[in-house]
Amino acid sequence: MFNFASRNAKMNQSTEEKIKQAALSVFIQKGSANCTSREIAREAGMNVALVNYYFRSKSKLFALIFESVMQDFLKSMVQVFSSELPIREKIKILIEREFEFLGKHPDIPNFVINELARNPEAIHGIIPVLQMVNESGVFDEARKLQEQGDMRQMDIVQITLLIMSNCQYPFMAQPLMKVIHGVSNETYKEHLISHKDHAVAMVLGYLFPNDQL
Amino acid sequence: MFNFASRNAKMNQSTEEKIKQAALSVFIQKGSANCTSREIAREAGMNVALVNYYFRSKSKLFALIFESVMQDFLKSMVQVFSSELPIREKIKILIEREFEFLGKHPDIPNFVINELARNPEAIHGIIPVLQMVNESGVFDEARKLQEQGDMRQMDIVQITLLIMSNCQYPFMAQPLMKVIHGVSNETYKEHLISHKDHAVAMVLGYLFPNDQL
DNA sequence: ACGTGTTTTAAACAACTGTTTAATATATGT
DNA sequence: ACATATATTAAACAGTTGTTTAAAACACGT
Repeated sequence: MFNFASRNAKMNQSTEEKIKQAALSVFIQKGSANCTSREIAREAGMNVALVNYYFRSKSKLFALIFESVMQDFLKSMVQVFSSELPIREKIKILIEREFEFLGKHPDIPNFVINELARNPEAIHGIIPVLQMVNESGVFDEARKLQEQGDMRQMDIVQITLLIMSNCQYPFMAQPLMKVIHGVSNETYKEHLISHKDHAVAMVLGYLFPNDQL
Repeated sequence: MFNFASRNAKMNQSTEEKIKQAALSVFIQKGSANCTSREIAREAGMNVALVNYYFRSKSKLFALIFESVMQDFLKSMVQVFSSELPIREKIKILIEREFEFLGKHPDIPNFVINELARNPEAIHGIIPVLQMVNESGVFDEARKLQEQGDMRQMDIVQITLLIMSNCQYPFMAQPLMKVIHGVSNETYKEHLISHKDHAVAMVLGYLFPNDQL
C-alpha cells in the first residue's frame, strides 16, 4: 500500500529531482543556514542519508541550488536586453517580465541577497551567471545610448538600481507592508499588479526626460 | 592584568548594556535563528549563562532588540511627517533622512523583513511602533492632499512602496550590486550618495506631475 | 532462483544548541 | 571583618545538527 504510492511518485519524478525540488523550497523559505538536512529529507519524503547519498553534503547541495536560482533570477533580464527592441520597449518589457517572474517567485530576491551577504561561499555560484550577463552586452548598449544623448546621463550602476528597486522591493517588503498597512495577502497582490504600471511610467519618465506624455 | 581591563570595560558600560549591544550586532548580522547564544556572549566578552541571567532566554532578548530596532527604523519617517513642512519638502527630507539613516545602518531593512517573514513571533514587536505611525497622521494627510488634486492619485500603499523602494533597496541589494558590477565597497558608497538625488527627483517628479522643473 | 550493483533505511557519531545548576567571585551595608 | 545580596563562571542537561556506517530492500541480467 504505502510502497505502491511511493513507487508511483518515483515514476513521476526521480529521487534526485525530488531532493532538488525539496531543497529549493526549503532553502528559499528559510535560508541555507537556517534549515536542516532532515527538513529537506522530510519535505522530499525520504531518509536524511539519501540527501547526502546523492549530493554528498548539505553545502554541495546548496551550491547547486543557488546557482540554478541565480540563473532564473537574471535570465529574463539578459534575454530582454539581448533582443532588438528600441530601448524604451526593452525597459518596459523588462519591468513587466520582472513583475511576472516575481509574482511567481516573490522570495527569490531576498534569498539571493541574504545568501550573498551571509554565506561567503554563495559568491562562487554567481560567477557563471555573471559571464552570461556580461556577454549579453546589456551594459555596453546602455552606455552607447547615453552617448547619443537619448537617455539621462547617469551611471549604469544607478540605472540598474533604479529599475531593480522598483521591481524587487515591492515583493521583498511584502511582509513589512502587509503589517504596516494592515492589508491581506490578496489586497496586497492587487496593489502589486497596479504598481507595475507606476514603475514603468516613473522609470521611463525619469530616464527619458525629453519624452512627451 | 586581565581583571583590570575587564573592570575598566565594566565601568564604561553596564553588563546588561554590553549584552544588548552585542545581541543587536549579532542578530542583525546573522538573523535570530542563525546565531547562537554563545556567539552573543562571546561578542559581549562574557559567559553564556550571563545572557540568560539578564534576559531569561534568547527569544526574550530578541524580542527586546527587535522592538527597539523597529522604533529606529520607522522613527524618522514619523518625525518628518508630523512636522509642518509643505508636502514636497516633507518627502524630500524624508528620503534624505532615510538615506542618512541607512548609510549608518544598511542591514536593518533586510533584518526587519527577514524576521517578519521567517520568525512569526517578531510581529508582536512591531505593534507598539505601528501605533506610533498611525497616531502621527501620516497617511491621513496624504489622503487629504490627494483630494485637493495636488498629488497624483494613487493608493497610499503604493506611495509608501514608491518611496521606500528607492530608499531601501539600494542598501539592501548592496552585496548583489557589488558582485554584479564588480565595484568596491567605497565605489558603491559613492553611488549611493548620488543616488539619493535621483531618488528625490524621480519620486517628486512622478508624484507631482504638474510641477515644472 | 541466483548474484550483483544500486537505492534506501535505521542507527550511530561527535559537535553544537538553548537552558539550568551549583559553585565561586564581587560588591555593599553594617 | 563579617554577612548578605548580586554578578559571574564552569559544568552539565537533553535535544538537535551534519555526516557516516552497516545493514536491508530493490532492480535486473543471467
